[in-house]
Amino acid sequence: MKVSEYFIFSLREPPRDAESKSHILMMRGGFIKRIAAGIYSFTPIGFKIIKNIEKIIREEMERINCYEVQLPLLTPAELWQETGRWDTYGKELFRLKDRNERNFCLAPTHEEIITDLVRFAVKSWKQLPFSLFQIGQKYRDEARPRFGIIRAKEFIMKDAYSFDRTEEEAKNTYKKFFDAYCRIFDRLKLDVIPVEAAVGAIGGKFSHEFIFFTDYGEDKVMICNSCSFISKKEISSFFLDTDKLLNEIKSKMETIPSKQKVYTPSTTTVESLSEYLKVPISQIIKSFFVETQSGKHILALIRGDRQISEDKLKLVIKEDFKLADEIKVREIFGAGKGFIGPLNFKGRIIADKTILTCTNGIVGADEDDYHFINIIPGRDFEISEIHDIALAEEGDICPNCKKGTLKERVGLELGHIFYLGEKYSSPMRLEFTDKDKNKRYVIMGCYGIGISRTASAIFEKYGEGENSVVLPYEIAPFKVHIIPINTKDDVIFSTAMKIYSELKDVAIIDDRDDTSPGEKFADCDLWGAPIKIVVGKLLKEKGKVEIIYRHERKREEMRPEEINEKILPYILSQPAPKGSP
RNA sequence: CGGGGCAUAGCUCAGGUGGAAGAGCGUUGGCCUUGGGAGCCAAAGGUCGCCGGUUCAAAUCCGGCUGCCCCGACCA
Repeated sequence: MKVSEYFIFSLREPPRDAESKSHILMMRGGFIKRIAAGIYSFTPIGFKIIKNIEKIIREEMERINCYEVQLPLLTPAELWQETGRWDTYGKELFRLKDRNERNFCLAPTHEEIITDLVRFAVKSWKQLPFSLFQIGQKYRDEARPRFGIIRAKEFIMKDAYSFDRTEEEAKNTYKKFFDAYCRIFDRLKLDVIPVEAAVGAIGGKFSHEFIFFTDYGEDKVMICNSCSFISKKEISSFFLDTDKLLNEIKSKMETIPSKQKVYTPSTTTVESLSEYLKVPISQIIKSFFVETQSGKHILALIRGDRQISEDKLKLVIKEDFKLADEIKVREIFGAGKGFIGPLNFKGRIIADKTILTCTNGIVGADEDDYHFINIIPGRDFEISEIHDIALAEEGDICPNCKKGTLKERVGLELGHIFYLGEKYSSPMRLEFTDKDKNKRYVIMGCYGIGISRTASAIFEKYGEGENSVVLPYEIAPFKVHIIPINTKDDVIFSTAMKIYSELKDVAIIDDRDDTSPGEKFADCDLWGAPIKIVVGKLLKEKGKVEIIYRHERKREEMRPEEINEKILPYILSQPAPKGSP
């Protein structure tokens, strides 16, 4: 490509509305252009990056016999009502009506659409298993789009869906995708780690997120500093020796004086209570009263300095829930939030194991402005259910090796795979007849990669400050960037053009004759080619040109006629870029 | 959805006690120059986000709105 004939540009200064490294670099290099919050256009070089990522993904999907389809973005409400997601997906779903007032939405994901396609055709066990994928836009009305295309309202995604006959078969398929994902991120030259994750709105039985660690991430992960344990923060467990704690409690039953009601006016938060009573927050037992989707009431107890993980609590309760409102709390406990406790509650109590350290605890007295002190769990109230529902914190003991401590890191979720089971095939009646003439639901899985987000991740990793990025060979829009220093010098320019004609398929040449060398170098840094060829004074002095391998920070002098035989094989060998974050 | 910030030329930003709209870069034409966004001359380029109010007079003061960015909540 010749710069003079191409649509390509750069920004001299970082744009006002960009802050993260990838966003700044993608804007400055002219890869993307914002059109509204979370909505971007891709320029020719920006789109080349997307297509290069897609190429890798397509090859790896084909390798596991996953076939490409194209599903509509505009989808009728009826399909979403079949699974209930029309109501449960909430504000994130972009809803619209056609001229006949019929409801539609822009698809945020495609489980319903693909299930609709497959159920139309699949009837027999002989047609299974198989899997399908597509690459295309997704729409989510994000409350807060962020960091350029890292979190956008419209984004590009690869989503795949698998259809199996048995759980065992489906688990094998899941493993195949898991391995394919590892290969994909490997080829993308990104350090991405599979992490066990909560299933969220997609649902299903289990899932893995593929996390890329970076400063501008939005996902929190807990990692052990001594073993290989790693987990999403919201579902991460941590080690507490409950047996030991229970024994300690027994030994204190006699020594701690009996419970005593104390006046604690207006102490509706653990902080204010701890200050008023001059005791550590960790001595307080917090009570959360929740109402489940099916209308059950459950009291969850946790130590004052800890937070409940809603995802972990959900795993215990096995259904959705919300915090009960003030009216309900008053109806059941006769006191407001902040003054309720487990002493008189007759329903199900789920205690987090952290409260076992509260051997001289404090709980609400079920009476406004009063708490009880000298509370021992198991003595003053029954603890029939001890679970792990607390959010893990940095410094907690690793639940796996029980030796290391957990550290928190932020990352970006680039991929997410789900074992769905019958979550969609059952409500949408995707059935097949097995060998024994029994009707069965197809076992499904789904597998996503955020392609535009992955592009951002590459800029986060390979960006160097605000002025330069060196892209991996398989990703870069151009592998070689040729700079003739002086286009008006016939020898220099014709030599540069000759080199360009030999490398045409992988190269861009900056043939602009009105542009200073400094500007060409600056643009070269921003446009990301891993190899830079400079044709200038060295040609006059020694008859040579300069090759700069930007990843390796290596410089070589070469006669122009050597280039073809040396550079192309070098590019084809796709050397692994140096450095890791 | 809560909190904070910003909005003036294509871009990055000054200005502001109310009284003729500014710079740098970019663009166009001319010259000069060719190893890190170089220099000189000339020119074009604006509804100072929108609506309303105060005033003889508003980019500037007041009220409302919108958009964008950041923190948080939310979120495959």
